[in-house]
Amino acid sequence: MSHGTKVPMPTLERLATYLTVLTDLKMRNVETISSADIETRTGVNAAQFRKDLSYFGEFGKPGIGYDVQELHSRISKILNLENRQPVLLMGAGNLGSALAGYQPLRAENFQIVAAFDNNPAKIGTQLWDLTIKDIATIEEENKLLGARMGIIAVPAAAAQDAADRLVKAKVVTILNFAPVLLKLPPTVTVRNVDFVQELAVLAFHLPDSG
Amino acid sequence: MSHGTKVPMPTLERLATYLTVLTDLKMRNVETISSADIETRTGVNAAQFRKDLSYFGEFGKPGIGYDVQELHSRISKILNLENRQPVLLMGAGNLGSALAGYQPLRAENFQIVAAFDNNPAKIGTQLWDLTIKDIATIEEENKLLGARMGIIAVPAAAAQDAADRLVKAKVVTILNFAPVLLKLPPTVTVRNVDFVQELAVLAFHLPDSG
DNA sequence: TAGATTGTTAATCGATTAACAATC
DNA sequence: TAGATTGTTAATCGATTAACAATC
Repeated sequence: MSHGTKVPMPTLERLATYLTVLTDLKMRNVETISSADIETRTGVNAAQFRKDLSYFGEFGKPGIGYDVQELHSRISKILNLENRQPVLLMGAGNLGSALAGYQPLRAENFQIVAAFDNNPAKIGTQLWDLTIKDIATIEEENKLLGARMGIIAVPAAAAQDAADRLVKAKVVTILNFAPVLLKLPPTVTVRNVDFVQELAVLAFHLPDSG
Repeated sequence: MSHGTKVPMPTLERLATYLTVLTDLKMRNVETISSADIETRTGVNAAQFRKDLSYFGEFGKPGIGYDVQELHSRISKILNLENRQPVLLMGAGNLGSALAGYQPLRAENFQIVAAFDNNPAKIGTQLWDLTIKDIATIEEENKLLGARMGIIAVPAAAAQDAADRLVKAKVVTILNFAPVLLKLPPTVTVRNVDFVQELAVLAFHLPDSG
């Protein structure tokens, strides 16, 4: 999918939010929604929603709104989520285990297809329906799996190595949970999730104690 | 802490990043850093870093840079992380368990002091060093604990109820992992972390398959 | 002093939103 | 047709960054 205008990052983030809402609406057999409905359900301004969609074409009918099925299908296509998207998991600790078992990923067509760890005590054991593999075998394993997405759920000290291995195995997008700035080729897209950062921002908003 | 000018949200998020880096530098006995060093370590533009700090006063010495200890201490104070910050955890499933065992929270002075669940099979059992409590007892429990921060790690369908209970228990900031728009009084600050959203944004960046 | 680096201003850049003609 | 709601423009708002005087 090639998009004429450059799409702002906040637009992409909201697109993913719309998709989740649409998945829910579809399941509940809602047929049509307006941008005002979207505002109620997501908190995103209705004009913002329409502007976001405008980067990708026309989606609605003036006076009517948007067809839920069609909008879901088109956003799904934009985000490359029409078909099952395989994902490699680096790290089979507490967080990795939680991610591997996280059901909502399935609902949006993500599937964690392999879990890697460097702890010999873990290699060969089961993580849900997966057998944990040696992190050293990732290149070989992904020749068969063909995953282009990876998740890093290893300790900070091991994150750069995990990232390098993912890239060697031909992964091009990485979701990184380690609080570390990964140094990678510009062809690789990285997003960081940092629990401590999130809590720290919240702590700032605490009223002065007492 | 009262701040004259309104602080932009991206500034707060970066402040948390600086703090993590400074914690690391402190541990490694680095005494001084420049804004250029910060750029190397965080990817944040040096001017951006200086601008971010300027919302809170003056921190460095022209020609020299910033004292690591002092900068850490001052950012720590700004973010209300000088003293241990107690946090309530809602949901003792896979994700809740991973969060309760997540070491980096400790390093920045966060402490999960109680875990709540509504599953009778879990109530009374151990989660690391905590005994899982009935979610219905949260108000009573937090009278003693006095936590003002909460984490929601329950399924989407239970998230609003969990949030309402946190607010009743006098929690004023919430980190929400459920992909749901929480409806709460404006006095409550919420941040959402959505794994599916993160992966969806990455999926958009996948080169067209083939 | 000379060199380095800050804090801040002002210019640039980008995102949000109100308003409205088009249209179902 | 009248009412509703889209897609898009233009205005507003806010964040980023280059530049530089101040100063250690």
